Amino acid sequence: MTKIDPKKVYMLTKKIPRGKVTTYGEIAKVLGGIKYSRAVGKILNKNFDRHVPCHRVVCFNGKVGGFRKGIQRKIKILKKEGIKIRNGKVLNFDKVLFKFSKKVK
DNA sequence: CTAATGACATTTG
DNA sequence: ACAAATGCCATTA
Repeated sequence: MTKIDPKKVYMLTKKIPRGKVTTYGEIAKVLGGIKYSRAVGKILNKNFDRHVPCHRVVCFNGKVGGFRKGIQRKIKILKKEGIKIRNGKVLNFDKVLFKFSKKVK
């Protein structure tokens, strides 16, 4: 099975420190390929758990992307975390962007 | 099983 | 810089 494990997605997402965000692409890369970005988003959308800070996951472009509960909700939380958002885009994206260790396998 | 859709990413115009 | 088109994976109808 070349499928990615939702568990892994949750694990990585949970590892995101407060005040930081990550992108689907990073997660996908860690999972095995940048192309998994879509799959990751889908998994989160279908299984998004409250224990997982899915609101800390945004697009590679710095855009918030989307949120099941409502994009505004996500933005509000992120702003509270210390992340500044303008017009649905994250400011200082490079500063708040958290990267995982691609190793491993 | 096939077709369509989606919380993305990248390239080109 | 923005818009449109293309590629990829997983899930649902």
